[in-house]
Amino acid sequence: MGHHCCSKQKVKRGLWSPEEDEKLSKYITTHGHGCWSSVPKQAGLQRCGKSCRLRWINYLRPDLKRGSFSAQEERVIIDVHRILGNRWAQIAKHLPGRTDNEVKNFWNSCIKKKLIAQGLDPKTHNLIPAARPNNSINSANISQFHHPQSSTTPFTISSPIKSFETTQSTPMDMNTSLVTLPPPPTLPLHETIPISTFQYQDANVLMSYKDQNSHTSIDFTHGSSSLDQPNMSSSSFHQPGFMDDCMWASTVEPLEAPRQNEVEFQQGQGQAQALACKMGFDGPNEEKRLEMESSYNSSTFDIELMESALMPSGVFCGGSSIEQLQWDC
DNA sequence: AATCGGATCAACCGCACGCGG
DNA sequence: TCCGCGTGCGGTTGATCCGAT
Repeated sequence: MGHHCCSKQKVKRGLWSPEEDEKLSKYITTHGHGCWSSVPKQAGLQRCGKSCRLRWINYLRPDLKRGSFSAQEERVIIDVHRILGNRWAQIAKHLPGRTDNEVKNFWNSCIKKKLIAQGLDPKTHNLIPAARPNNSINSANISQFHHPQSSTTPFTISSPIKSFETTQSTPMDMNTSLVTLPPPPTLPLHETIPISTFQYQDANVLMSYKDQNSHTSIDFTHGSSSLDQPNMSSSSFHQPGFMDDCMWASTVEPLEAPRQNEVEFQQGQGQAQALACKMGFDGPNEEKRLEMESSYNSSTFDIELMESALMPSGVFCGGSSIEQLQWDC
């Protein structure tokens, strides 16, 4: 009994033979897949269209990367998973040549176990309380994104505050860009946590949000979840599309107040350029700036979503737009 | 050499979503 | 507005691999 999409046909199931692979491969490379449901017939295969699609995407596609995952790929998976949760297809987009299925299998067979071994909850990336090591840096302050399926916001707000001075004095001699946000807005989206300081530290990808009034801090510290190579500098934050995911991640969570400041950009690329510069993707990071510009060259985009990417969900400092950010490098 | 159990990976299943009629 | 279809996605399953005993 085949899948409903091809129930009229007699379909084969199970592993693909080399002959089937060749037929499918030959057909797709010469004709393209078009409508998948018609592929099996056109290609002379007794398979379900869905099965053909899967076989092509996961195995036959010429641009697939084979072999085991590199440490950097692993790092990216962890980073993006922390934000997106089990959005394997989205995560795979950050890994050229890898499929969602591959990423998912790698996560379930390998990364998940490593995280657990390190006392981290693979769902939330938070330290499992019982396993929380005493000497862990920021063990009380590390705030993590929760994956979208979790019941809370992507961040865990922690207290007491990790002081700005402490952050500054960490032995990370990196290019640090400090963004000072304007005072709490008149119409805060989230009344309880007005964010007044945002810090993004590039090389070690330390993002820290601090509210100087409420003594609440939010840290987004990539290094904190590192497994085998704690000081790796790779960061999915700089991957093309990453901010899209942040935006998505920030919007799937129910905000505690309706959004107030939908700002429509009429010149998306120009705005993206300005924003990219403000985020430090200029000068030595020219390439990143160009990437970002190309990512945001649509005619409009939602500035609040962009801001939410920096200050996700609920803890977002409403009202103050990116344009108002003042760089203090 | 045989067997067992865990790890890995390919494939399937069911659901959700978008789109067009 | 509803419905059917095609597609994409995440969860799950089952086959195979491989190391330990």
